[in-house]
Amino acid sequence: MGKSAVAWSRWSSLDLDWHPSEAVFNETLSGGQAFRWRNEGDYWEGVWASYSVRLRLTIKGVEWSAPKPSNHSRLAALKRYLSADIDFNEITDALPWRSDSNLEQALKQWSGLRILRQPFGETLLCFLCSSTKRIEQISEICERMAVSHGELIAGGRHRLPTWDEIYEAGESALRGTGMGYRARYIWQTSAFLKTHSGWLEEVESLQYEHAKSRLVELPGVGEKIADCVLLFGAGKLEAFPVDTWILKTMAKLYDLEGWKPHQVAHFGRAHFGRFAGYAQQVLFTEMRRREG
DNA sequence: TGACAGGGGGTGT
DNA sequence: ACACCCCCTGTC
Repeated sequence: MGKSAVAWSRWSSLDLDWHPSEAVFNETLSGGQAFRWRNEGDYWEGVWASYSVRLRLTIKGVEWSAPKPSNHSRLAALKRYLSADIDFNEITDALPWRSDSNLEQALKQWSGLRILRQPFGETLLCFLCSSTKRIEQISEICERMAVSHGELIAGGRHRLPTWDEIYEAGESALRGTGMGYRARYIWQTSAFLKTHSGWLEEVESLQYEHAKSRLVELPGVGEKIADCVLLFGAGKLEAFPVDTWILKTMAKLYDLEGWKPHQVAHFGRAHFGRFAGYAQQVLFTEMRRREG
């Protein structure tokens, strides 16, 4: 049965105070927080957990559609995914933009950008695939992993495999999805999780510093990936992921030439405070817009 | 057009 | 510092 056979609900507006520009809307869905959104012309189609949803931006605001039969819990899940409980205007205001013109300009440019709240376990899985990869490549790996090892869900797409399914697939099958050396880390992580029931749930519930120190114990998870997982998959807005791009950007903007990633991360959290991750995301996005 | 070297949004040794 | 696996890029 093809995708065309699936019926989708009519478009309805989201019960969410979000009025992004097109650039901000696109950036939120495909700017490197999540890897399973596809642009289908006038709408985006995304998958997380066992949900498939379409979103589009109209003059009236953001609208959504889901495979029939739709139900209320899907909307609740979508709102959680979009961090509906977080007021990003409030967060913006709490950042030190009054004394930081770089930040002020980036915040103005990307006003309305949201930090997603994705399922913790699959955020970990996606970011384990991310080292030395570009966004498009990470998306392709995740898609192949879903098609090969994750179930078909309503709407015609596949969800990502669960950690149990990763374990059952085995390392060599994972390599078949083009993830290369990352397959070993991912399989080893699945084996760890198999023998540590409840580990993910516990780590997600911990405070930032504690959660991070636990995450970096996993094979293939260093500081950067741990911070991404906590920022985009656990709502820890103080997490400040430092990759080579943000390292260059921070060096340039804040005169931190020669600083190590760990030092820049420390600087970021000290300078931007408890919502450092949001500052990181807008600065990163603004830098990327300028560079190309 | 094809072959080939170089290197990537990171981590582990 | 360097390998790791894959794949994309620039270059000849």
